[in-house]
Amino acid sequence: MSPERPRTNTSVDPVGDRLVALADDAVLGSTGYLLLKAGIHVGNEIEQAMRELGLSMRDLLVLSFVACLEGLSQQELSDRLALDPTLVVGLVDGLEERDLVRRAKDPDDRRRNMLVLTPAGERVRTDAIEAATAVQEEYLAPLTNEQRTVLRSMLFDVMAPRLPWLRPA
Amino acid sequence: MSPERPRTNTSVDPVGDRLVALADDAVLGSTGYLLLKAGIHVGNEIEQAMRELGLSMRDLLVLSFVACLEGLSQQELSDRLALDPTLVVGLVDGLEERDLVRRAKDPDDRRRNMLVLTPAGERVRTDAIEAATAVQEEYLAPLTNEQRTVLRSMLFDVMAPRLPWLRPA
DNA sequence: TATTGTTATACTCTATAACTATA
DNA sequence: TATAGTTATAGAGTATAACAATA
Repeated sequence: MSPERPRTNTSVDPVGDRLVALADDAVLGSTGYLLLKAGIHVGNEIEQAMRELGLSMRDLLVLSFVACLEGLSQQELSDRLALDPTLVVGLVDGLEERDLVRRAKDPDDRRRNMLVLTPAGERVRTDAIEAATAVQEEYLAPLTNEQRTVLRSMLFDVMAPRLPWLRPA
Repeated sequence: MSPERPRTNTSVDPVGDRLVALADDAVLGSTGYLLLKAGIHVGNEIEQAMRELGLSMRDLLVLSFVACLEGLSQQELSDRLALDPTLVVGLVDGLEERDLVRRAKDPDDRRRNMLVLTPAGERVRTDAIEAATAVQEEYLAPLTNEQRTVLRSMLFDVMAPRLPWLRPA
């Protein structure tokens, strides 16, 4: 198979053997481990794509939640991001400095900051969605459209009991 | 649908509406984001299961790679774990102190540490595999066996071009 | 008295640089 | 001269504690 690899004194193919061995390992070849690695990889690639837009992946998630949930507070955002509230402060700070998000005091409870997208924020979000979608297109290229639908559906089924951050307010 | 939820003055179902809105978002409802979150979740659960055995998930990965790859060096292990070599030092230190892994000087290149499992390491690995497998069983419970096979296969296809750490030595 | 948001600080995790020993 | 492993240190990222404003 591999012409440049010299034959050893063993009768089996060490390359093929070891590959099979690793992929068949109860841990390294498990669905859970593959899921973990896939998540890390796709996350890294989205992160990189966002960096080219001057954003982080977290920035994109903030823009997404703020766009989808009217009157979202930082507290609720921290729940949905599964991120410490003190980290949300910095995230919103950065987006507000770039005029992508605005903090508006909730008139019904003046402790809360109601987060809203600015027009510039809407535009950046559109670009970011396009970039993130392109990354995923390429990432899932080995699958047919039908397979991607099946994959997404299965992930939904698996995650359904663990999706509180996607639940309504 | 939800009997305990009182009707509001809007004609639409706000709960269902906002859930659909989030799940339909191009980012928050995307396969990539679900993949990311699924990976994080399953990783956290495996980490917790390992903690009950006095291990980390990384410890399990080290045990797995050492068990599968004869004469594995720390350098190669760091590649396969996608972890800095200086971090591998600490990982192997910890496992060696607990007598689960042994460093043996490679006679052909005395700079290299050949890593091998001790009998105790084999036993602990067996227990850890059992625990990690149980976590995944429960995690994938919403899927049929057939669906799990399909999921694993699709993840393999997607990850195939990005699986150097599962390749032979 | 409790909660939202904020700041300052401490802690954890990781990477960088420099060293030893082998090659 | 280059590489495997190690150590010490600096840096990034995160969480904890304490505070002000509001309920």
